[in-house]
Amino acid sequence: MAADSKTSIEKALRGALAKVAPSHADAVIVLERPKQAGHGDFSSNIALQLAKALKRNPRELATEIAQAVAGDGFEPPEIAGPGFINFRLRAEARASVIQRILEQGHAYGRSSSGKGEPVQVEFVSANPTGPLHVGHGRQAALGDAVAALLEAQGHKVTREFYYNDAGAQIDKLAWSVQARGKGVRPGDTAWPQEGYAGEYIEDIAREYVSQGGDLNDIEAVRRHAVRYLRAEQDADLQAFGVRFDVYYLESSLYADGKVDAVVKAFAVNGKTYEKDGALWLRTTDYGDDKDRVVRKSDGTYTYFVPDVAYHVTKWQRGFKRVVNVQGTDHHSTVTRVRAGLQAVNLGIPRGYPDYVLHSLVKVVRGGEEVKISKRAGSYVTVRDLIDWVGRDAVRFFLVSRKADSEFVFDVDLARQKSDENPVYYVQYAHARVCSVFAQWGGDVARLASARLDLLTNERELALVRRLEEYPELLANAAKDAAPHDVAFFLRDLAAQFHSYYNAERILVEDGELRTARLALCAAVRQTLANGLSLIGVSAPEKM
RNA sequence: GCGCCCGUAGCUCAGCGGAUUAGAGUAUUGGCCUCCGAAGCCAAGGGUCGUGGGUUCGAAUCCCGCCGGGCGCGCCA
Repeated sequence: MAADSKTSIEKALRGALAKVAPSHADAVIVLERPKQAGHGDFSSNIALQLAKALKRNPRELATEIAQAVAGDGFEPPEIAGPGFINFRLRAEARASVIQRILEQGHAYGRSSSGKGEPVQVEFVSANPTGPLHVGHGRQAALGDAVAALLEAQGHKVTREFYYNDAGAQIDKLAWSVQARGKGVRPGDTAWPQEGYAGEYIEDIAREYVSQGGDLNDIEAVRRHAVRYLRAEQDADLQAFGVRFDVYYLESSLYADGKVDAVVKAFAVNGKTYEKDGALWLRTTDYGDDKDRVVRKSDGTYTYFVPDVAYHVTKWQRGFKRVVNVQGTDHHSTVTRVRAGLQAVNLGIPRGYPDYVLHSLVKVVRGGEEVKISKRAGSYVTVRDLIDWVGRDAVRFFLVSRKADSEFVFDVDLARQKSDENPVYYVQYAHARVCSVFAQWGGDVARLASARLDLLTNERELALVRRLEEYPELLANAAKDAAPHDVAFFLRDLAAQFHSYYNAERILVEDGELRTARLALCAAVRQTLANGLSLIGVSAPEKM
């Protein structure tokens, strides 16, 4: 019964439309969830949409449609405002979601609509030249959550980390370590140009020397430094609860000839020309505001060529959908990479790949911006944040704003174990339900057969309504690559639960009503746990 | 100068493939602990949705101008 009340209403509405307005029987029906409880569980503005085309008064049209609607599980629809048709579910149809949640458990809210199609999410992709900074942290939190959302929709997701292990930045790193090992300090005349000045450089040099490394062997210094920093980044990511399936090395693109192949494809397709001793690509043919250099006059390629080659491999590896998570400071590469992918002429779609661009993170502590850390020098690291406020708070906070808004990370707020701190508020709701069950001591599995029709008060029905929204919310969040939707949902669900908990004496009453209420609590707990796991935050039983 | 993004309650932010009275948290104020976790709950006040036009029966939402902020505009990555 009412396995999905939304589709059954949609169907009923479609049927009514066929009778009342056969010429528009295939119109797009959008069922909204009204913000106001007084407007029912679902609302359609179809009459308003069609009124113009049919040259009818929208309210009259709405009335006719409403009268033609036939179906069960909901009350006869009401007309409101300029011509909205509002639907109200019958109590038993609403509460049936609880049963579904308890039966499906961890699977509640998940869907198989992705049909196992492979999707790749590339994120972090930090070069091994220093510890991960807070921007990488935002990418890690966002990217992992986007990946989890896509998995929840039935996609086969590959989490990928791409890094440059061979370019000019790595040279600078090696020179910096070498110099530091020889006692040169940043600012000395012998210090390399644009060298890395953080304290970690000294750590690397010290470890290298203590292991008997030769500071004059710059290749060995480079290998050691890269290995050291990769290990450190991995440790940070692990502490953050993020794992990658593939680490892709830029150097392998050169080794495999993929970079040369891209340049050749550009030329074969007539998209290049020589000027000032360099080779240029006509990216302006694909919407870029100027053409870009492919091969510099010194014979080496610009970074953008391996970037294109890398994305070609994504396509060739079978990823029809790719989401790249990057900072907005790299947004100019979006047009360029897409242009390059068109220029190789392999049938890659124009908008490939998708991007989630996030604004920068500002860390505030004690009312002042924190700009430096001892270890990294000029920036705050992911490790700093985890040490200060804990993994759960970092992940929840970094995911709780839409990606393109600037984020002020308030360390003091994230540390607070109080109502002001959203992550604790949500986790606390979960712990509270666990506590109720611990005191009750009964068998949660048996709650699935509770008499859910006994749940009739306003708070209960509102809570049930919220729970029912969850699958749809996840589908939209996955489509939009917008994990902040999940964070907001959890905040709202927690708030409603706290309100309910405070108002009803769940264990005090006895009998079937108590069982039904416990079933509701169990469904809330399950949904909270499901949502938190998607954004990489734990759901504690005690706090 | 050009391109992209942002400007919603004192503060931090949702909403922006138009639609019923613009939402949350926090802060402020006033209530609620003999009673399943007060790390909580209830209530009140607080917004001409940066600004000026336009499209529409209807605009925070779409279009144009302006103001303010961020980022990017290399034969750097």
